[in-house]
Amino acid sequence: MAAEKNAFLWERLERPSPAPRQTLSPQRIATTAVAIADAEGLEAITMRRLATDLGVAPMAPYRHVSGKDDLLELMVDHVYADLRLPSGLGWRPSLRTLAVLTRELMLRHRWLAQLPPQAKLSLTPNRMTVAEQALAALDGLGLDADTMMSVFRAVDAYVHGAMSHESAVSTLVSEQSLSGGAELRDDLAPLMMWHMRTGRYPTFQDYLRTATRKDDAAWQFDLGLDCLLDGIATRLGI
Amino acid sequence: MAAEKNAFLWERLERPSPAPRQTLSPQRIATTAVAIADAEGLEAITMRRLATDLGVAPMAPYRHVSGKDDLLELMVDHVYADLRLPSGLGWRPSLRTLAVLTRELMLRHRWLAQLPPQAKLSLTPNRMTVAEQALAALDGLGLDADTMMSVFRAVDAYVHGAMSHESAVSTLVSEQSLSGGAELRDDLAPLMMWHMRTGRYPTFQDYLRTATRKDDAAWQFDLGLDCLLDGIATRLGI
DNA sequence: TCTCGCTCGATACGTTGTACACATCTGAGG
DNA sequence: CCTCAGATGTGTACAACGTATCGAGCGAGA
Repeated sequence: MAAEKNAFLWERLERPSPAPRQTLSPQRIATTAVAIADAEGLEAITMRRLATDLGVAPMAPYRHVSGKDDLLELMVDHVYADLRLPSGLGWRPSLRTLAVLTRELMLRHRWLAQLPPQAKLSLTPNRMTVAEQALAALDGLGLDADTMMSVFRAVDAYVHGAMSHESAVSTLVSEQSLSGGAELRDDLAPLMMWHMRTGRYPTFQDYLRTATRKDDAAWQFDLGLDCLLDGIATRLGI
Repeated sequence: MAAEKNAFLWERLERPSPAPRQTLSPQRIATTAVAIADAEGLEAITMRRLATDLGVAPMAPYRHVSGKDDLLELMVDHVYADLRLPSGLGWRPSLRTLAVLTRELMLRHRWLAQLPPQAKLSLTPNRMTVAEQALAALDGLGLDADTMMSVFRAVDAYVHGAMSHESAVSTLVSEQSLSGGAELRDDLAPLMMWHMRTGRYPTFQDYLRTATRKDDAAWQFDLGLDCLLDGIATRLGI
Protein backbone atom coordinates (compact mmCIF):
# COMPACT_ATOMS: atom_id res chain seq x y z
CA MET A 1 0.00 0.00 0.00
CA ALA A 2 2.25 2.71 -1.27
CA ALA A 3 0.01 5.61 -0.37
CA GLU A 4 -0.12 4.58 3.25
CA LYS A 5 3.50 4.35 4.19
CA ASN A 6 3.58 8.11 4.72
CA ALA A 7 1.13 8.44 7.60
CA PHE A 8 -2.19 10.20 7.08
CA LEU A 9 -3.75 11.37 3.87
CA TRP A 10 -3.99 14.89 5.30
CA GLU A 11 -0.38 14.88 6.35
CA ARG A 12 0.78 13.93 2.89
CA LEU A 13 -1.38 16.63 1.37
CA GLU A 14 0.31 19.39 3.31
CA ARG A 15 3.90 18.77 2.35
CA PRO A 16 5.10 19.96 -1.01
CA SER A 17 4.74 17.12 -3.47
CA PRO A 18 8.23 15.75 -4.09
CA ALA A 19 7.60 15.04 -7.76
CA PRO A 20 5.27 17.39 -9.57
CA ARG A 21 4.19 14.91 -12.22
CA GLN A 22 0.95 16.90 -12.51
CA THR A 23 -1.19 14.55 -14.57
CA LEU A 24 -2.82 13.40 -11.34
CA SER A 25 -3.26 15.09 -7.98
CA PRO A 26 -5.54 14.71 -4.97
CA GLN A 27 -7.22 17.97 -5.98
CA ARG A 28 -8.02 16.76 -9.47
CA ILE A 29 -9.11 13.37 -8.17
CA ALA A 30 -11.46 14.99 -5.67
CA THR A 31 -12.95 17.39 -8.20
CA THR A 32 -13.52 14.65 -10.75
CA ALA A 33 -15.03 12.23 -8.25
CA VAL A 34 -17.36 14.88 -6.86
CA ALA A 35 -18.49 15.74 -10.37
CA ILE A 36 -19.34 12.10 -11.03
CA ALA A 37 -21.25 11.71 -7.78
CA ASP A 38 -23.12 14.97 -8.24
CA ALA A 39 -24.22 14.00 -11.72
CA GLU A 40 -24.92 10.30 -11.34
CA GLY A 41 -25.10 9.49 -7.68
CA LEU A 42 -22.86 7.68 -5.23
CA GLU A 43 -23.25 4.28 -6.88
CA ALA A 44 -21.59 5.68 -10.02
CA ILE A 45 -18.38 6.18 -8.05
CA THR A 46 -16.14 3.34 -9.13
CA MET A 47 -12.40 3.24 -9.15
CA ARG A 48 -12.53 2.32 -12.82
CA ARG A 49 -15.01 5.02 -13.68
CA LEU A 50 -12.95 7.58 -11.80
CA ALA A 51 -9.84 6.51 -13.70
CA THR A 52 -11.69 6.72 -17.00
CA ASP A 53 -12.89 10.25 -16.29
CA LEU A 54 -9.36 11.18 -15.30
CA GLY A 55 -8.08 9.76 -18.55
CA VAL A 56 -5.83 7.35 -16.77
CA ALA A 57 -5.34 3.64 -16.09
CA PRO A 58 -7.61 1.98 -13.53
CA MET A 59 -4.93 1.61 -10.88
CA ALA A 60 -3.41 5.05 -11.25
CA PRO A 61 -5.44 6.86 -8.57
CA TYR A 62 -4.18 4.36 -5.99
CA ARG A 63 -0.91 6.28 -5.89
CA HIS A 64 -2.76 9.19 -4.29
CA VAL A 65 -5.58 7.57 -2.34
CA SER A 66 -5.06 4.29 -0.58
CA GLY A 67 -8.44 2.91 -1.61
CA LYS A 68 -12.07 3.73 -2.09
CA ASP A 69 -12.61 4.71 1.55
CA ASP A 70 -9.82 7.21 1.24
CA LEU A 71 -11.40 8.55 -1.92
CA LEU A 72 -14.72 9.11 -0.17
CA GLU A 73 -13.00 10.97 2.65
CA LEU A 74 -11.25 13.13 0.12
CA MET A 75 -14.57 13.93 -1.55
CA VAL A 76 -16.16 14.80 1.78
CA ASP A 77 -13.35 17.14 2.67
CA HIS A 78 -13.47 18.71 -0.77
CA VAL A 79 -17.12 19.74 -0.59
CA TYR A 80 -16.97 20.76 3.07
CA ALA A 81 -14.53 23.45 2.04
CA ASP A 82 -17.60 25.38 0.85
CA LEU A 83 -19.02 25.42 4.36
CA ARG A 84 -17.81 28.52 6.18
CA LEU A 85 -19.77 30.09 9.01
CA PRO A 86 -19.84 33.83 9.45
CA SER A 87 -18.30 34.55 12.85
CA GLY A 88 -19.39 36.81 15.67
CA LEU A 89 -23.06 35.95 15.48
CA GLY A 90 -23.93 34.54 18.89
CA TRP A 91 -24.46 30.87 19.53
CA ARG A 92 -27.96 30.53 18.19
CA PRO A 93 -27.61 32.18 14.80
CA SER A 94 -24.31 30.37 14.45
CA LEU A 95 -25.79 26.93 15.05
CA ARG A 96 -28.81 27.71 12.93
CA THR A 97 -26.67 28.92 10.06
CA LEU A 98 -24.49 25.86 10.41
CA ALA A 99 -27.53 23.61 10.14
CA VAL A 100 -29.04 25.45 7.20
CA LEU A 101 -25.77 25.64 5.30
CA THR A 102 -25.14 21.96 5.93
CA ARG A 103 -28.58 21.17 4.58
CA GLU A 104 -27.92 23.20 1.48
CA LEU A 105 -24.57 21.49 1.03
CA MET A 106 -26.27 18.10 1.26
CA LEU A 107 -28.90 19.12 -1.24
CA ARG A 108 -26.21 20.26 -3.65
CA HIS A 109 -24.40 16.94 -3.14
CA ARG A 110 -27.10 14.41 -2.45
CA TRP A 111 -24.52 11.61 -2.09
CA LEU A 112 -23.25 13.24 1.13
CA ALA A 113 -26.23 11.91 3.04
CA GLN A 114 -25.82 8.45 1.55
CA LEU A 115 -22.22 7.80 2.47
CA PRO A 116 -21.39 4.70 4.46
CA PRO A 117 -21.12 5.67 8.13
CA GLN A 118 -17.36 5.30 8.39
CA ALA A 119 -17.03 7.99 5.73
CA LYS A 120 -19.42 10.25 7.63
CA LEU A 121 -17.24 9.77 10.67
CA SER A 122 -14.10 10.89 8.90
CA LEU A 123 -12.10 13.57 10.65
CA THR A 124 -11.14 15.65 7.66
CA PRO A 125 -9.58 19.10 8.01
CA ASN A 126 -12.56 21.00 6.68
CA ARG A 127 -14.93 19.11 8.91
CA MET A 128 -12.69 19.79 11.88
CA THR A 129 -12.82 23.47 10.98
CA VAL A 130 -16.61 23.42 11.03
CA ALA A 131 -16.60 21.73 14.42
CA GLU A 132 -14.08 24.24 15.70
CA GLN A 133 -16.24 27.14 14.57
CA ALA A 134 -19.36 25.67 16.11
CA LEU A 135 -17.63 25.01 19.41
CA ALA A 136 -16.16 28.50 19.39
CA ALA A 137 -19.67 29.89 18.99
CA LEU A 138 -20.68 28.01 22.14
CA ASP A 139 -17.65 29.09 24.12
CA GLY A 140 -17.86 31.62 26.91
CA LEU A 141 -21.49 30.96 27.78
CA GLY A 142 -20.75 29.15 31.00
CA LEU A 143 -21.25 25.69 29.55
CA ASP A 144 -18.82 22.95 30.44
CA ALA A 145 -16.88 21.26 27.65
CA ASP A 146 -19.05 18.14 27.62
CA THR A 147 -22.24 20.12 27.26
CA MET A 148 -20.81 22.26 24.48
CA MET A 149 -19.84 19.22 22.49
CA SER A 150 -23.15 17.52 23.13
CA VAL A 151 -25.07 20.54 21.92
CA PHE A 152 -23.02 20.71 18.75
CA ARG A 153 -23.43 17.00 18.20
CA ALA A 154 -27.17 17.16 18.80
CA VAL A 155 -27.58 19.73 16.05
CA ASP A 156 -25.29 17.74 13.81
CA ALA A 157 -27.21 14.55 14.52
CA TYR A 158 -30.51 16.21 13.72
CA VAL A 159 -29.21 17.62 10.47
CA HIS A 160 -27.71 14.33 9.36
CA GLY A 161 -30.78 12.33 10.33
CA ALA A 162 -33.17 14.71 8.65
CA MET A 163 -31.11 14.95 5.50
CA SER A 164 -30.55 11.23 5.32
CA HIS A 165 -34.30 10.88 5.07
CA GLU A 166 -34.91 13.86 2.83
CA SER A 167 -32.23 13.04 0.34
CA ALA A 168 -33.16 9.36 0.22
CA VAL A 169 -36.70 10.34 -0.69
CA SER A 170 -35.61 12.89 -3.26
CA THR A 171 -33.15 10.46 -4.80
CA LEU A 172 -35.81 7.78 -5.02
CA VAL A 173 -38.31 10.13 -6.60
CA SER A 174 -35.88 11.50 -9.17
CA GLU A 175 -34.56 8.05 -10.04
CA GLN A 176 -37.91 6.66 -10.97
CA SER A 177 -39.17 9.81 -12.57
CA LEU A 178 -36.40 9.50 -15.13
CA SER A 179 -36.53 5.73 -15.49
CA GLY A 180 -40.17 4.67 -15.27
CA GLY A 181 -41.35 7.99 -16.48
CA ALA A 182 -45.04 7.40 -15.95
CA GLU A 183 -46.02 8.51 -12.46
CA LEU A 184 -44.08 10.48 -9.94
CA ARG A 185 -43.66 8.56 -6.66
CA ASP A 186 -44.39 5.38 -8.48
CA ASP A 187 -42.74 3.21 -5.89
CA LEU A 188 -43.64 4.86 -2.64
CA ALA A 189 -47.26 5.74 -3.22
CA PRO A 190 -48.67 2.30 -4.12
CA LEU A 191 -46.86 0.66 -1.22
CA MET A 192 -48.23 3.32 1.10
CA MET A 193 -51.70 2.76 -0.33
CA TRP A 194 -51.42 -0.92 0.35
CA HIS A 195 -50.44 -0.29 3.96
CA MET A 196 -53.36 2.07 4.35
CA ARG A 197 -55.80 -0.44 2.92
CA THR A 198 -54.92 -2.78 5.79
CA GLY A 199 -56.65 -0.27 8.08
CA ARG A 200 -54.00 -0.72 10.74
CA TYR A 201 -52.76 2.85 10.67
CA PRO A 202 -55.73 5.16 11.20
CA THR A 203 -53.75 8.12 12.54
CA PHE A 204 -51.30 7.86 9.70
CA GLN A 205 -54.19 7.76 7.25
CA ASP A 206 -55.63 10.92 8.77
CA TYR A 207 -52.29 12.56 8.22
CA LEU A 208 -52.24 11.58 4.55
CA ARG A 209 -55.76 12.91 4.10
CA THR A 210 -55.48 16.25 5.87
CA ALA A 211 -51.82 17.26 5.60
CA THR A 212 -51.03 20.11 3.22
CA ARG A 213 -47.26 20.47 3.51
CA LYS A 214 -46.24 16.87 2.87
CA ASP A 215 -43.69 18.00 0.30
CA ASP A 216 -42.41 21.12 2.04
CA ALA A 217 -39.14 19.63 3.22
CA ALA A 218 -37.65 22.98 4.16
CA TRP A 219 -40.55 23.81 6.44
CA GLN A 220 -40.30 20.43 8.18
CA PHE A 221 -36.57 20.82 8.57
CA ASP A 222 -36.88 24.29 10.04
CA LEU A 223 -39.59 23.29 12.48
CA GLY A 224 -37.53 20.50 13.99
CA LEU A 225 -34.43 22.62 14.00
CA ASP A 226 -36.12 25.51 15.76
CA CYS A 227 -37.58 23.16 18.33
CA LEU A 228 -34.13 21.79 19.03
CA LEU A 229 -32.60 25.26 19.34
CA ASP A 230 -35.45 26.40 21.59
CA GLY A 231 -34.84 23.45 23.84
CA ILE A 232 -31.12 24.08 23.99
CA ALA A 233 -31.79 27.68 24.98
CA THR A 234 -34.30 26.92 27.72
CA ARG A 235 -32.73 23.79 29.16
CA LEU A 236 -29.24 25.25 29.35
CA GLY A 237 -30.38 28.76 30.29
CA ILE A 238 -28.51 30.50 27.50
CA MET B 1 -37.85 -11.90 -11.10
CA ALA B 2 -40.20 -14.54 -9.76
CA ALA B 3 -40.52 -13.07 -6.30
CA GLU B 4 -41.71 -9.77 -7.69
CA LYS B 5 -44.56 -10.77 -9.88
CA ASN B 6 -46.81 -10.94 -6.81
CA ALA B 7 -46.68 -7.29 -5.75
CA PHE B 8 -45.11 -6.30 -2.48
CA LEU B 9 -43.00 -8.36 -0.15
CA TRP B 10 -45.35 -7.55 2.69
CA GLU B 11 -48.36 -8.57 0.69
CA ARG B 12 -46.89 -11.95 -0.10
CA LEU B 13 -45.99 -12.45 3.54
CA GLU B 14 -49.58 -12.13 4.69
CA ARG B 15 -51.20 -14.74 2.55
CA PRO B 16 -50.86 -18.36 3.53
CA SER B 17 -47.89 -19.81 1.73
CA PRO B 18 -49.24 -21.92 -1.12
CA ALA B 19 -46.60 -24.62 -0.86
CA PRO B 20 -45.43 -25.52 2.63
CA ARG B 21 -42.05 -26.80 1.50
CA GLN B 22 -40.68 -25.52 4.80
CA THR B 23 -36.96 -25.75 4.20
CA LEU B 24 -36.96 -22.00 3.56
CA SER B 25 -39.25 -19.20 4.67
CA PRO B 26 -39.02 -15.42 5.03
CA GLN B 27 -39.03 -15.89 8.79
CA ARG B 28 -36.08 -18.25 8.73
CA ILE B 29 -34.25 -16.07 6.23
CA ALA B 30 -34.74 -12.99 8.39
CA THR B 31 -33.65 -14.70 11.59
CA THR B 32 -30.55 -16.16 9.99
CA ALA B 33 -29.56 -12.91 8.30
CA VAL B 34 -30.02 -10.92 11.50
CA ALA B 35 -27.89 -13.43 13.37
CA ILE B 36 -25.08 -13.01 10.86
CA ALA B 37 -25.25 -9.22 10.95
CA ASP B 38 -25.42 -9.14 14.74
CA ALA B 39 -22.37 -11.36 15.06
CA GLU B 40 -20.17 -10.12 12.23
CA GLY B 41 -21.54 -6.81 11.03
CA LEU B 42 -23.36 -5.66 7.96
CA GLU B 43 -20.49 -6.34 5.55
CA ALA B 44 -20.75 -10.04 6.41
CA ILE B 45 -24.23 -10.11 4.87
CA THR B 46 -23.76 -11.75 1.52
CA MET B 47 -26.29 -13.67 -0.47
CA ARG B 48 -23.80 -16.56 -0.62
CA ARG B 49 -23.05 -16.41 3.08
CA LEU B 50 -26.75 -16.28 3.87
CA ALA B 51 -27.37 -19.33 1.69
CA THR B 52 -24.51 -21.18 3.36
CA ASP B 53 -25.88 -20.50 6.83
CA LEU B 54 -29.29 -21.62 5.66
CA GLY B 55 -27.77 -24.84 4.33
CA VAL B 56 -29.02 -24.12 0.84
CA ALA B 57 -27.78 -23.24 -2.64
CA PRO B 58 -26.67 -19.65 -3.29
CA MET B 59 -29.68 -18.74 -5.41
CA ALA B 60 -32.33 -20.36 -3.22
CA PRO B 61 -33.22 -17.32 -1.08
CA TYR B 62 -34.13 -15.41 -4.25
CA ARG B 63 -37.42 -17.29 -4.31
CA HIS B 64 -38.44 -15.44 -1.14
CA VAL B 65 -36.67 -12.10 -1.42
CA SER B 66 -36.24 -10.41 -4.75
CA GLY B 67 -32.69 -9.31 -4.02
CA LYS B 68 -30.36 -7.97 -1.40
CA ASP B 69 -32.35 -4.78 -0.90
CA ASP B 70 -35.41 -6.84 -0.15
CA LEU B 71 -33.39 -8.89 2.30
CA LEU B 72 -32.29 -5.79 4.17
CA GLU B 73 -35.88 -4.58 4.40
CA LEU B 74 -36.89 -7.94 5.75
CA MET B 75 -34.16 -7.75 8.39
CA VAL B 76 -35.24 -4.24 9.40
CA ASP B 77 -38.83 -5.30 9.78
CA HIS B 78 -37.79 -8.37 11.72
CA VAL B 79 -35.93 -6.48 14.43
CA TYR B 80 -38.42 -3.62 14.60
CA ALA B 81 -40.96 -6.15 15.79
CA ASP B 82 -39.23 -5.83 19.18
CA LEU B 83 -40.09 -2.15 19.36
CA ARG B 84 -43.44 -1.71 21.06
CA LEU B 85 -44.38 1.46 22.86
CA PRO B 86 -46.49 1.32 26.00
CA SER B 87 -49.66 3.27 25.24
CA GLY B 88 -51.53 5.88 27.23
CA LEU B 89 -48.48 7.76 28.40
CA GLY B 90 -48.91 11.28 27.08
CA TRP B 91 -46.97 12.61 24.16
CA ARG B 92 -43.70 13.38 25.88
CA PRO B 93 -43.05 10.10 27.67
CA SER B 94 -44.19 8.34 24.53
CA LEU B 95 -41.73 10.12 22.27
CA ARG B 96 -38.98 9.80 24.83
CA THR B 97 -39.58 6.09 25.25
CA LEU B 98 -39.67 5.70 21.49
CA ALA B 99 -36.30 7.38 21.20
CA VAL B 100 -34.71 5.43 24.02
CA LEU B 101 -36.07 2.09 22.83
CA THR B 102 -34.91 2.82 19.30
CA ARG B 103 -31.46 3.61 20.62
CA GLU B 104 -31.37 0.33 22.51
CA LEU B 105 -32.55 -1.52 19.44
CA MET B 106 -29.76 0.05 17.42
CA LEU B 107 -27.19 -0.83 20.03
CA ARG B 108 -28.39 -4.41 20.01
CA HIS B 109 -28.17 -4.44 16.22
CA ARG B 110 -25.38 -2.08 15.30
CA TRP B 111 -25.87 -2.72 11.61
CA LEU B 112 -29.23 -0.90 11.78
CA ALA B 113 -27.48 2.45 11.88
CA GLN B 114 -25.20 1.49 8.99
CA LEU B 115 -27.81 0.50 6.46
CA PRO B 116 -27.81 2.19 3.08
CA PRO B 117 -30.37 5.00 3.16
CA GLN B 118 -32.89 3.34 0.88
CA ALA B 119 -33.14 0.53 3.42
CA LYS B 120 -33.65 3.03 6.22
CA LEU B 121 -36.45 4.53 4.20
CA SER B 122 -38.27 1.24 3.86
CA LEU B 123 -41.93 1.29 4.79
CA THR B 124 -42.10 -2.02 6.57
CA PRO B 125 -45.16 -3.03 8.62
CA ASN B 126 -43.41 -2.89 11.95
CA ARG B 127 -41.95 0.50 11.19
CA MET B 128 -45.35 1.72 10.13
CA THR B 129 -46.72 0.51 13.43
CA VAL B 130 -44.11 2.51 15.32
CA ALA B 131 -44.98 5.61 13.31
CA GLU B 132 -48.67 5.03 13.94
CA GLN B 133 -48.13 4.76 17.67
CA ALA B 134 -46.01 7.89 17.76
CA LEU B 135 -48.55 9.86 15.76
CA ALA B 136 -51.35 8.58 17.96
CA ALA B 137 -49.47 9.85 21.00
CA LEU B 138 -49.40 13.30 19.39
CA ASP B 139 -53.05 13.25 18.42
CA GLY B 140 -55.66 15.32 20.21
CA LEU B 141 -53.27 18.04 21.33
CA GLY B 142 -54.51 20.62 18.86
CA LEU B 143 -51.61 20.18 16.46
CA ASP B 144 -52.31 20.06 12.76
CA ALA B 145 -51.33 16.97 10.82
CA ASP B 146 -48.22 18.50 9.29
CA THR B 147 -46.87 19.57 12.66
CA MET B 148 -47.53 16.17 14.22
CA MET B 149 -45.60 14.44 11.48
CA SER B 150 -42.78 16.95 11.63
CA VAL B 151 -42.42 16.48 15.36
CA PHE B 152 -42.29 12.73 14.99
CA ARG B 153 -39.80 13.01 12.18
CA ALA B 154 -37.64 15.45 14.11
CA VAL B 155 -37.28 12.97 16.95
CA ASP B 156 -36.67 10.17 14.50
CA ALA B 157 -34.07 12.23 12.65
CA TYR B 158 -32.25 13.03 15.88
CA VAL B 159 -32.21 9.40 16.94
CA HIS B 160 -30.96 8.18 13.60
CA GLY B 161 -28.32 10.87 13.33
CA ALA B 162 -27.05 10.34 16.83
CA MET B 163 -26.97 6.58 16.51
CA SER B 164 -25.33 6.69 13.12
CA HIS B 165 -22.45 8.47 14.78
CA GLU B 166 -22.42 6.46 17.99
CA SER B 167 -22.57 3.09 16.34
CA ALA B 168 -19.97 4.00 13.73
CA VAL B 169 -17.57 4.93 16.52
CA SER B 170 -18.32 1.83 18.54
CA THR B 171 -17.97 -0.39 15.48
CA LEU B 172 -14.65 1.21 14.62
CA VAL B 173 -13.34 0.82 18.14
CA SER B 174 -14.42 -2.80 18.50
CA GLU B 175 -13.10 -3.70 15.06
CA GLN B 176 -9.60 -2.55 15.74
CA SER B 177 -9.53 -3.70 19.32
CA LEU B 178 -9.98 -7.26 18.06
CA SER B 179 -7.77 -6.94 15.02
CA GLY B 180 -4.83 -4.66 15.88
CA GLY B 181 -5.16 -5.60 19.52
CA ALA B 182 -2.59 -3.17 20.82
CA GLU B 183 -4.26 0.10 21.68
CA LEU B 184 -7.91 0.94 21.92
CA ARG B 185 -8.87 3.78 19.51
CA ASP B 186 -5.77 3.06 17.55
CA ASP B 187 -7.08 4.77 14.45
CA LEU B 188 -8.97 7.71 15.80
CA ALA B 189 -6.64 8.95 18.50
CA PRO B 190 -3.42 9.43 16.47
CA LEU B 191 -5.30 11.15 13.67
CA MET B 192 -6.95 13.44 16.20
CA MET B 193 -3.54 14.11 17.75
CA TRP B 194 -2.17 15.08 14.38
CA HIS B 195 -5.00 17.51 13.81
CA MET B 196 -4.41 19.02 17.23
CA ARG B 197 -0.72 19.43 16.57
CA THR B 198 -1.56 21.75 13.70
CA GLY B 199 -2.87 24.19 16.29
CA ARG B 200 -5.81 25.13 14.13
CA TYR B 201 -8.47 23.90 16.51
CA PRO B 202 -7.92 25.55 19.88
CA THR B 203 -11.51 25.24 21.13
CA PHE B 204 -11.59 21.60 20.15
CA GLN B 205 -8.31 21.07 21.94
CA ASP B 206 -9.73 22.64 25.08
CA TYR B 207 -12.60 20.20 24.85
CA LEU B 208 -10.25 17.22 24.61
CA ARG B 209 -8.29 18.47 27.62
CA THR B 210 -11.13 19.32 29.98
CA ALA B 211 -14.03 17.05 29.03
CA THR B 212 -14.83 14.24 31.42
CA ARG B 213 -17.76 12.49 29.73
CA LYS B 214 -16.26 11.93 26.29
CA ASP B 215 -17.29 8.29 26.41
CA ASP B 216 -20.68 8.65 28.07
CA ALA B 217 -22.73 8.17 24.94
CA ALA B 218 -25.98 7.67 26.85
CA TRP B 219 -25.58 10.99 28.64
CA GLN B 220 -24.89 12.82 25.38
CA PHE B 221 -27.85 11.16 23.73
CA ASP B 222 -30.20 12.04 26.57
CA LEU B 223 -29.07 15.65 26.70
CA GLY B 224 -29.79 16.25 23.04
CA LEU B 225 -33.05 14.35 23.24
CA ASP B 226 -34.30 16.29 26.24
CA CYS B 227 -33.38 19.56 24.59
CA LEU B 228 -35.40 18.56 21.54
CA LEU B 229 -38.40 17.51 23.63
CA ASP B 230 -38.19 20.72 25.67
CA GLY B 231 -38.21 22.73 22.48
CA ILE B 232 -41.19 20.83 21.11
CA ALA B 233 -43.11 21.49 24.30
CA THR B 234 -42.39 25.21 24.48
CA ARG B 235 -42.58 26.08 20.80
CA LEU B 236 -45.82 24.21 20.22
CA GLY B 237 -47.33 25.05 23.59
CA ILE B 238 -48.11 21.48 24.57
C1' DT C 1 -52.34 -41.15 -12.17
C1' DC C 2 -50.83 -37.30 -14.50
C1' DT C 3 -49.59 -32.85 -14.84
C1' DC C 4 -48.80 -28.09 -13.42
C1' DG C 5 -46.50 -24.83 -10.71
C1' DC C 6 -43.62 -23.77 -7.00
C1' DT C 7 -39.11 -24.71 -4.88
C1' DC C 8 -34.36 -25.43 -4.95
C1' DG C 9 -29.64 -26.74 -7.33
C1' DA C 10 -25.95 -25.87 -10.63
C1' DT C 11 -23.57 -23.12 -13.54
C1' DA C 12 -22.18 -18.91 -15.33
C1' DC C 13 -21.59 -13.85 -16.40
C1' DG C 14 -20.46 -9.12 -15.61
C1' DT C 15 -18.76 -5.81 -12.25
C1' DT C 16 -16.33 -4.54 -8.44
C1' DG C 17 -11.99 -3.43 -5.35
C1' DT C 18 -7.33 -4.01 -5.44
C1' DA C 19 -2.65 -6.79 -5.42
C1' DC C 20 1.44 -7.19 -8.21
C1' DA C 21 5.10 -6.51 -11.45
C1' DC C 22 6.72 -3.67 -15.03
C1' DA C 23 7.54 0.59 -17.71
C1' DT C 24 8.35 5.43 -17.68
C1' DC C 25 9.27 9.91 -16.27
C1' DT C 26 11.56 13.40 -13.04
C1' DG C 27 14.96 16.03 -10.76
C1' DA C 28 19.38 15.92 -8.20
C1' DG C 29 24.32 14.75 -7.94
C1' DG C 30 28.45 13.80 -10.50
C1' DC D 1 25.45 16.66 -19.79
C1' DC D 2 24.72 12.20 -18.04
C1' DT D 3 23.10 8.93 -14.88
C1' DC D 4 20.34 6.81 -11.53
C1' DA D 5 17.09 6.24 -7.61
C1' DG D 6 12.61 6.97 -6.50
C1' DA D 7 8.12 8.60 -7.56
C1' DT D 8 4.42 7.94 -10.90
C1' DG D 9 1.33 5.66 -14.28
C1' DT D 10 0.23 0.89 -17.01
C1' DG D 11 -1.22 -3.89 -17.82
C1' DT D 12 -2.75 -7.89 -16.20
C1' DA D 13 -4.93 -10.64 -12.96
C1' DC D 14 -7.76 -12.54 -9.14
C1' DA D 15 -11.23 -13.27 -5.70
C1' DA D 16 -15.66 -11.92 -4.19
C1' DC D 17 -19.95 -10.13 -5.11
C1' DG D 18 -25.06 -9.80 -6.98
C1' DT D 19 -27.89 -12.22 -9.80
C1' DA D 20 -29.76 -14.25 -14.60
C1' DT D 21 -30.91 -18.65 -16.43
C1' DC D 22 -32.11 -23.34 -16.96
C1' DG D 23 -33.18 -27.78 -15.40
C1' DA D 24 -34.65 -31.20 -11.67
C1' DG D 25 -37.60 -32.51 -7.97
C1' DC D 26 -41.57 -32.27 -5.20
C1' DG D 27 -46.59 -31.49 -3.70
C1' DA D 28 -51.41 -30.86 -4.79
C1' DG D 29 -55.63 -30.67 -7.78
C1' DA D 30 -57.64 -32.93 -12.06
